[in-house]
Amino acid sequence: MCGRGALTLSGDRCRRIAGGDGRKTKTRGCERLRTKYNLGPMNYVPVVRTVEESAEALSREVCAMRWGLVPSFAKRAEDFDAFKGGSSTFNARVEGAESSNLWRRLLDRRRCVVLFDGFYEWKANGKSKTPMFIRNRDEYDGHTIPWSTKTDEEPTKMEESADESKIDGPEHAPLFLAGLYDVWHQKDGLGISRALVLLWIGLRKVLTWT
DNA sequence: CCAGACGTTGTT
DNA sequence: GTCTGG
DNA sequence: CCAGACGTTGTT
DNA sequence: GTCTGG
Repeated sequence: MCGRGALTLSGDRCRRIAGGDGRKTKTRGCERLRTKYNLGPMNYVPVVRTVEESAEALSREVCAMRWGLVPSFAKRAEDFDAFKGGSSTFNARVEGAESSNLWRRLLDRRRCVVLFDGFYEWKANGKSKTPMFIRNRDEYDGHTIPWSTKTDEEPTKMEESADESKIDGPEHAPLFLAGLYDVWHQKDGLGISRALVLLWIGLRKVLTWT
């Protein structure tokens, strides 16, 4: 599926979209986000995830992660870089995720929501291909990712800042894409990098995951 | 037992 | 980390 | 997944 | 055309 995206969202705007309580939702590394209309694997993308402060205290975080998952057990990052002969890990099929050694271990506690303005699908026209941009049709109405996992709960809105949130970003609503992430520690022990994969699944289920 | 994989898209 | 194949 | 490069000489 | 980099 998606191998290209568009991103204009700033870290601050992502934080408002992520919702929660402004005091609880932090950003991390969002200065690495760049406006791009042709965003691909290896670029930084905004990820909304839940952080366990303690057993009882959960907080929400918007974190810039690189697109393309490197599992924590990887010996070399290249082994999970499809463009260097490794496994292709910037997309995942949801149908088989539960029976995959690679994905299964991430399904419970490494879920996230990835924010994109939209993504491209390539339509074949005989010998050439034409990019079709896919995004939400509607304008952004201040909808935020809810805290509750209950599906029957009404979507929450940011009553006070709905107007403000339209100021510094695109008018249309962002896409909420389901993702899995992991944290990979380099063998030399110095660096830590995070990476994610997009997991293709319906929006309704994405929201229940948050 | 150890070694090696662990994935995706799109197609004649 | 965890499973499969040899 | 697409975009972009694709090279040489001669050197503190 | 083919490979690398993002």
